Amino acid sequence: MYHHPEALFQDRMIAMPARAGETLFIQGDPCDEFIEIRRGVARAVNHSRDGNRQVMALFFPGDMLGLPLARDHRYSAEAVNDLLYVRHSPSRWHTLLSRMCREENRLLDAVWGEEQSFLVRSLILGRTGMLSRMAAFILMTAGKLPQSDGVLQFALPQTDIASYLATSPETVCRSLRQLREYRIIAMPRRDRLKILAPDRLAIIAEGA
Amino acid sequence: MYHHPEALFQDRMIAMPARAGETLFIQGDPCDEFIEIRRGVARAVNHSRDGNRQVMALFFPGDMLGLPLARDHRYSAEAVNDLLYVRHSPSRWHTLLSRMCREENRLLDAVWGEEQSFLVRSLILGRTGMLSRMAAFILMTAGKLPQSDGVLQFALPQTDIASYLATSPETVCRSLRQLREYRIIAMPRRDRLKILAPDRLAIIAEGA
DNA sequence: CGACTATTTGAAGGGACTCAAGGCGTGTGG
DNA sequence: CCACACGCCTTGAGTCCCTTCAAATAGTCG
Repeated sequence: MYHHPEALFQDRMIAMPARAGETLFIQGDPCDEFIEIRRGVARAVNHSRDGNRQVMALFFPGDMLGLPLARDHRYSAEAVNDLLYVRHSPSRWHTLLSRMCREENRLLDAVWGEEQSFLVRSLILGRTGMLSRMAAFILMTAGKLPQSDGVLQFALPQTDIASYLATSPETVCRSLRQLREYRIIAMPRRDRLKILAPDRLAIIAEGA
Repeated sequence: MYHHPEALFQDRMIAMPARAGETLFIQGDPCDEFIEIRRGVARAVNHSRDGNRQVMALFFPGDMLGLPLARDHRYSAEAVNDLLYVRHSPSRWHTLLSRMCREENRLLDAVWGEEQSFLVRSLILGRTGMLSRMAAFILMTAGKLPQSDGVLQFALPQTDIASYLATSPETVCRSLRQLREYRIIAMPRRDRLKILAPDRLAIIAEGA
């Protein structure tokens, strides 16, 4: 099982704030630094040459993104909502590299964590039926978003969810409504979500 | 730009053969070894607990898969058609790790290459319209599959393409037929594909 | 040659997209 | 404090694309 790589960094760096929509780094820029999310949600946005824009992945507290696997960033990173993050310098990357010669799996955990964020979307998009995708999406976020009393802080704009699920905002809205009518989830507020029937949600995610 | 990491291995290991459909490693098994494709195509298959089966990625000559980023393999690897491959041992992985302390980007290239194979699917599935996805798929394979006189050796079962594109085999067949009728591609044989109008294919892939 | 699998084609049905309009929420400025 | 503007969410109607089921054909391997 994958563990969040927070333990990679013994020293506590000062977290920086970012407002919703703010850009953390831009696709095509050299990988000078990578980012660790402390609070809030960030999105990886891919811009094709033809102007196509896709939300490729979402990153939650504890996640790291922009790891210098290649020379340039393959996507832009933007804040989905207000967030706190740490900007790690390349010198820290080299520290990790040299440490990995002794404890090899630390860095690999971090790399794997980033890769996994992208794989999840591929798995979700592979499911047929938008309700199934939405259920899988909620189950994924449920393990990542902060919650109190079983109520998720679901502060994700539906436009972002739509781009992530490769659908339209209208369909996202209708899918959520359907899950509410089925009494599988409840949304006391726009940015609050409570899973009422996890078992039925899982069944729908599996395509039934 | 990403370079195929063949140069990672100075010594030439003896390539092993595998028949179409053969399993190279199984999801859940420990990452004892990883694989380099020399000839043919391999697929990464993810089996969900509910029996859902998805082709997550395709790997072509020069690609490596099953890198021990995590402890266990996250997908099964199977031969799409008859192929030649090299099974690398964990000791080779450790050699790469120690070498990376001096030349860091060699290993990262390999890791990035595997990750990119998965990202491509996510990008393709994010497009709307099956014709657009199919066009993007052909353009992707065109840079990976061997060709002679501009004719691709397109020896991919349509069932695999269907699973990769998250659609049905019938739709795959119909999409290919449509591209043939448009004179954008030609298929002199079932397993041969020639791109007649790359520009129009790119336009369709971009969603027009 | 025969069994089996993969591909092709047709028809019917439903789900998702698009376009359009209205409601809700937030933040800003008077 | 209120009014307004703006963006986001919600809902409806129509259309088209894709899926599903079914059947026929082509290809492959013994």
